[in-house]
Amino acid sequence: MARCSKTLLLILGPTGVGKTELALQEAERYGSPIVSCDSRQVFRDIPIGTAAPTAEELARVKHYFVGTRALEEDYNAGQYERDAMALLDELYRTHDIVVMTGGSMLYADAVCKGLDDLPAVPKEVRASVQKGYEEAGIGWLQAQVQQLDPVYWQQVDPQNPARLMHCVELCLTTGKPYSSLRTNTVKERPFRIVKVGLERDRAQLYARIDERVKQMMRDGLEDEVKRVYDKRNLNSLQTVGYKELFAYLDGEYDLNRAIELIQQNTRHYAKRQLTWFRRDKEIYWLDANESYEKNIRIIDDLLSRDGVQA
RNA sequence: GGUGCCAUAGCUCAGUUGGUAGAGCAAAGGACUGAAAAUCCUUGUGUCCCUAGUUCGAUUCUCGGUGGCACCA
Repeated sequence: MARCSKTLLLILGPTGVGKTELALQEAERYGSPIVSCDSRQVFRDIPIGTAAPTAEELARVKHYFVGTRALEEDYNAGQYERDAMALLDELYRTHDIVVMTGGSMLYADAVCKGLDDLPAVPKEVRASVQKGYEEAGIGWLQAQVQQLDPVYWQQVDPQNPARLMHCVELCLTTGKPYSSLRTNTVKERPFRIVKVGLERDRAQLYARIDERVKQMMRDGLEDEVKRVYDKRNLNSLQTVGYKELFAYLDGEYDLNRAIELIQQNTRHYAKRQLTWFRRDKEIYWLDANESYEKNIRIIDDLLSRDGVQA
């Protein structure tokens, strides 16, 4: 296979492993900006709870997709794919290597493999499906999917309302079965992708997560949450760290309990990320306890290879 | 010091009229192509505190010990 001159260095890993610092070092090394791949850090006004890059980090390297969207905006993986592909096209005019990092698994896949082209769901359609589910329960959703898309009904997890709703929304929007819109193809990308994953011992990862949550509290997470309290129903705020503190502010439990829940839910999130990444055989795993020098040398090696994977 | 109660899964506890045990939470594993930090599924063997006794058989009953709690001195 011919060598492709343009490369995307994608740094993955569960929340709290230490992706940020490695990405900064790589970006500085290659004179690349950092393209964030994070469904929550894209939003403005919630930097503490989403562990967004700090002012100093942002000053070190130019970042994209960090704090660029208002909380009210409906953002999703499909939009991210379009935004990221347009940006990369632009960046590759002046760079050979671009560093991308973040923990949003579906967003990373959207860039690496592409999502199917689906139309936007009109607000009214979403509202009516939502209403049907709330009033008639999951049985109603199941019946809708069985009727509108028997093929998808055979594949979908029938207990998962999010999946069922998505299917119903698209069937109603397009007049076609959702399954007919799913092509199951991987899009060709005009650049080579090198995926690197950072991993560390589970107990150590969890200890770091617990500590990071405490640090967020010291950094003023509670105030940050209070400032967006009125917007609590927005999708952008259905996020670990916010939903627990909203509940605390509502008097559902005390602050210590809220902190424990944030730590626990962050651990659960990290575990889901690990499950997802484990399935991706293209990821080359690095030990986060190794020195940056050593890991950077390994990455250099991966980057210098021809497009064919090891 | 005396009396009573308790000791079972990582935690909180239930239970076995004597046939080696099960819930919640925690935890682990998994699914997932537009809400993805979302959403959903699966998974419970542990010297039933230790010793001795009764018994075909003890985690369960009895004696003693250890630890905890409560009350009385």
